[in-house]
Amino acid sequence: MKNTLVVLPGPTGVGKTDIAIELALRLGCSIISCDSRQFYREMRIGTAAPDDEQLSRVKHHFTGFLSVTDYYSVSLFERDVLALLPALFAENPVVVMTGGSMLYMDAVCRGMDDIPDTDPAVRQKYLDMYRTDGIAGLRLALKMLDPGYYSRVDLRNPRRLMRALEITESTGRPYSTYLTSTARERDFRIIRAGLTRERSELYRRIELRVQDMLRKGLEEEAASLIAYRGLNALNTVGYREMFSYFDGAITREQAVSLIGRNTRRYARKQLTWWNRDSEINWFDASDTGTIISWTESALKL
RNA sequence: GGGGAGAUACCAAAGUGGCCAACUGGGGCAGACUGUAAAUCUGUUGUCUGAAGACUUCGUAGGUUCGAAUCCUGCUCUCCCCA
Repeated sequence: MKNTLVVLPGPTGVGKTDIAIELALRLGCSIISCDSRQFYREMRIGTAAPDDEQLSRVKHHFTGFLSVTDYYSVSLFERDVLALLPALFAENPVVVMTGGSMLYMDAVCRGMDDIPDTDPAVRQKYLDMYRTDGIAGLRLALKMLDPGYYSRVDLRNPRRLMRALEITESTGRPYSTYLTSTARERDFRIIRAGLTRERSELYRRIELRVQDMLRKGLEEEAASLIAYRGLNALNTVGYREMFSYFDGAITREQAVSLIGRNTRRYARKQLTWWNRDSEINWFDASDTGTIISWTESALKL
């Protein structure tokens, strides 16, 4: 059998963790977590990371391997996963990857273009420009530095503008010239089983999960991380809202309802992203049996 | 039984004679996205339509007016206070 990565994309709360574990046990393989927030060991409750019992059943990679203070990125993830896979395939020709981080998943499956690292000072420079001159300032700068990207980027999205500017200035080459929009060839097969549920059911599960997180101590976890709130890792649903509550800006009740709302929005955004991926075969996450049998037959092909 | 307040689109809620198919928020639906991505940003949401536009809406039945979600009357319902 050719080495195969079984990818299970799915919106937050759909039940990926359980299904991935069941599938991995069946296949006797380990799991690569593709969740950019479960990377951090300090953020277990709010990210619904697999618990110790689940971790003891199947070997998971890329969960809790970073501290919130560590720098990490999509391309590092791509690099690290590709570096790990040969060892995993040596044990078993199948590896399961699941998670909700769309871009990270695409990075592993299709690759990112090679773009040099940027100078943090340059990033700061454009952040300052945005603060002082607003979006108009960024647009003006980008129009001069990278007209090609300017003509097709979403000019209302400051993040995209700042990113392009920092690359262009740091490397001395227009950001758009790095973008090839061609997928990388992988030396393993990839099969994709998307996990979804009826929207109302998904939302119900999200609500229950928020309650569950609170029971498990989300508030305490967030409180313990408040010193790091400025870090990107903490710009995350569940933590942001708790920080607002600690600030006294909103009530605890409001924070809880905002966590629910923002989680639903995130789930929808995930589905939008994967919607355009025609290679995903979708399954109802409540039907684990079908998912397993489909995967097993796909592996035999 | 008496007095008062109110009934607006999926929900909440603004509007109180023409600028209203109706602010805003939620929810829904849809979209963008190449190292901050659980981030960041966008569109749409009465019906028909590609669009222009047409048509039907603001509890309900009438009325006033060139014109009504907005004014008047009856009715129905909801809430509050007094009994």
